[in-house]
Amino acid sequence: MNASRSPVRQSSVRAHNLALVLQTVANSADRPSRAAISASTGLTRATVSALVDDLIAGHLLTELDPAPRTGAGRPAAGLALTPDGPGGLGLEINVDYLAACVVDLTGAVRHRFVTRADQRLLPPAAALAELGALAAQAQAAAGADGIELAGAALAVPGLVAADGLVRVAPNLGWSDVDVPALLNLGLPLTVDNEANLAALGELRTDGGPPTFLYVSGEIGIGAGIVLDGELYRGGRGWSGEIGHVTVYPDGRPCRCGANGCLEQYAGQEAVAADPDLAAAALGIALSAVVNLLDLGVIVLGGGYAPEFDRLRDGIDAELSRRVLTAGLAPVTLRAATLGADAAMRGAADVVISGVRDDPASWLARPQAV
Amino acid sequence: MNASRSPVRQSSVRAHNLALVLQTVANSADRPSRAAISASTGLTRATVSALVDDLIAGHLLTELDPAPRTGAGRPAAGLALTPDGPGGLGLEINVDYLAACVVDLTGAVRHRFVTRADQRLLPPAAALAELGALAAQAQAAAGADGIELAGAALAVPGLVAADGLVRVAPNLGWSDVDVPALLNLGLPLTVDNEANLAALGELRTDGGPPTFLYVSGEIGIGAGIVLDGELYRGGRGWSGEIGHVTVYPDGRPCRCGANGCLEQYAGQEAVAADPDLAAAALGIALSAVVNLLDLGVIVLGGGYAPEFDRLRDGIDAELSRRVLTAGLAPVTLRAATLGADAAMRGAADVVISGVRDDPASWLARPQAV
DNA sequence: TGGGATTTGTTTATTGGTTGAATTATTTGG
DNA sequence: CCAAATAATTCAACCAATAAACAAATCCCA
Repeated sequence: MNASRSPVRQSSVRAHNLALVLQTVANSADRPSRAAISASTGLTRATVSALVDDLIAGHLLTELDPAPRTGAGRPAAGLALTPDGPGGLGLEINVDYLAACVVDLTGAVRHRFVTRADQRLLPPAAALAELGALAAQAQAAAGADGIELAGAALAVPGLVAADGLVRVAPNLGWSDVDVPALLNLGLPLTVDNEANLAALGELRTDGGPPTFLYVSGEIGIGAGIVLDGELYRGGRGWSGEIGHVTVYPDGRPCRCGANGCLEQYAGQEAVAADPDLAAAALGIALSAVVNLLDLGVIVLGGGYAPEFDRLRDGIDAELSRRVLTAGLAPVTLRAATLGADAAMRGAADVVISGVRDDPASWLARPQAV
Repeated sequence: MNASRSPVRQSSVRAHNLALVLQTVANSADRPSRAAISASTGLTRATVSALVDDLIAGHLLTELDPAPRTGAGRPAAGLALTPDGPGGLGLEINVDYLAACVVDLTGAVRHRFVTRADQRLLPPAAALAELGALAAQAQAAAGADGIELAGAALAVPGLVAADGLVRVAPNLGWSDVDVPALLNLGLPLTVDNEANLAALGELRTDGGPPTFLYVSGEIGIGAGIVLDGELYRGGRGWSGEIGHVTVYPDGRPCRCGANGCLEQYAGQEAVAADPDLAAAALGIALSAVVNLLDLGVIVLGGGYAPEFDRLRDGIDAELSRRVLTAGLAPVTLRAATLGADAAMRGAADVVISGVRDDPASWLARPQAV
């Protein structure tokens, strides 16, 4: 049961069940009727009706004319997420580009803006001002579509503390940048690591497995760990630093000060120079992850995705040799499906997930106007 | 909010709040009054009173005469967990001993039985029959104390599937042993890995940190990963196999078929032969864990605990060199406090945690007699 | 063409559980 | 000995889900 620390009142019951209904619709391939929701959740039809009424009134669900027909009986009214309800603003800042996108409640990307420019040449405040301008464009486009943005999330290639402070972003040359103070969009802003958000982006696609490791190979190597459908951020939010897992204890010196870090053998340059070496090193590090966390699926993203075919066999060889349970259950290796947009998409998804996981708070929000 | 998949009805509210009250008492250093519980949980005094009445009627809480006095006003009635309510039966089978213990709801060990004998010489059924006899002794002792056992949990040094099937226990020479079929105690039985349960045992002591790694160094090396107060078992329940994390890719061959596994450099024999080598290897593997999971605390248990002073510096040296965030936040290394009983204690704790986390189910149990 | 069968969705009385305010109980302090 | 203070209980009100009856809309078959 895992009782959390907070008391439950009747209104929490309603909040929970609102979320349950909304998510049932979201996870449904077709357009479920109230009766279908009732059957799949275990709530009464009467209760579902009442909850659906609230969700429709709050512009989270819409009724669609006729759902696909079946046998006899009164025809059902199909329910679906509204495309013109709340939306999420996804932002990304990386070494050579800035990006912003607007995703609606259904998960569709409605607008997408990218600016290519080397961010390493700018001080953080200037880079964030650029990003703010891009975000303003996106906000205007969302407004024109009748989408009310529920919040924004920003993907950063670095270590981020819980309050949005970027402690280090080596490839941007940032340290201790207080992003929320420098980037005021008039929206709640979440800041998180790029690999973490990309992992969440992957999670949302194709209803992938709820437990996997997403590995992003850019200049540095980061990983997002998704356990049971939830991102694991670690005690201080700094999990997933697979790039500095030791592969060869006395190997090449790394810019972090240690020797033999994965990054030195499977970073972007290393992959280009010697894919076999990179695959072996990745295989060794990933074996450690699987031995520790018992993950059944590993998703290669970022710069690894286009190189997937060249890396696959080399990684698999090490996995099958070094993973203790390889004989009992296989480890599936696959390429990311979202490409370069993964982190930005994941960022926007975080925002809309917030609404989908807690519609009651959204419905009770202090209304503008 | 993380809405789970199940609907919430009013009775769930009560179940949740019962658990909340019980845990508030359990986590309280002193003996809280109803009013104190009301203040710390946010529930009304009226509600707390009603919940406490149920818990007292169900023999989970008792009223103690006078709580420590303060200023004016009607004196409070102190509440505490009952020592004669439900209890947990903790069991352990290991290479050279069998053990059983009875722990009451307050967490106190009420009875403890150990039999020393080499279990590798026996077929699994015979070993489990021995254990059953020990368990029967413990059950009798519990009954004499008026403790009704809520269940049993068994710690095994091997990989355990969700249904209690022991897939492999190399040091016992077991494979595919269906423990629940061979060990019928007339109680619900949980089977889990020894390191996992030992980690839970450590968690319960001294209100330790809710996120840490417990490393158990016996003949093999296992680890229990506790994240936010919950044991992380992995997708299939096989997490924590740190013994087969690669430390030296081309190093000593391991019985698992790979080369350079940690077990070959930091197993019991290796520690005895060369503590410095063991510490370095442990440090390398633990650095990988911290880089991946961002854990702030590592607890060394099992055979490592007595060697802690000899190992500490060597491990720390590698950690500070190889953990990326070592400069931002320290990693604390400490020895386990529970000694050889950790796994058995953890097993019993699992049972009583079950009651503390969901008292409503316990109160609604089909009553004997 | 029309009436049952069938399924969807809504209405209504009931129930379970928390809340808030008033009430009772028991102490300290002046 | 009475007022102030704190603890715990009682009781009417409220909120949300339930169960069961009812209304709506279609299919199917005679």
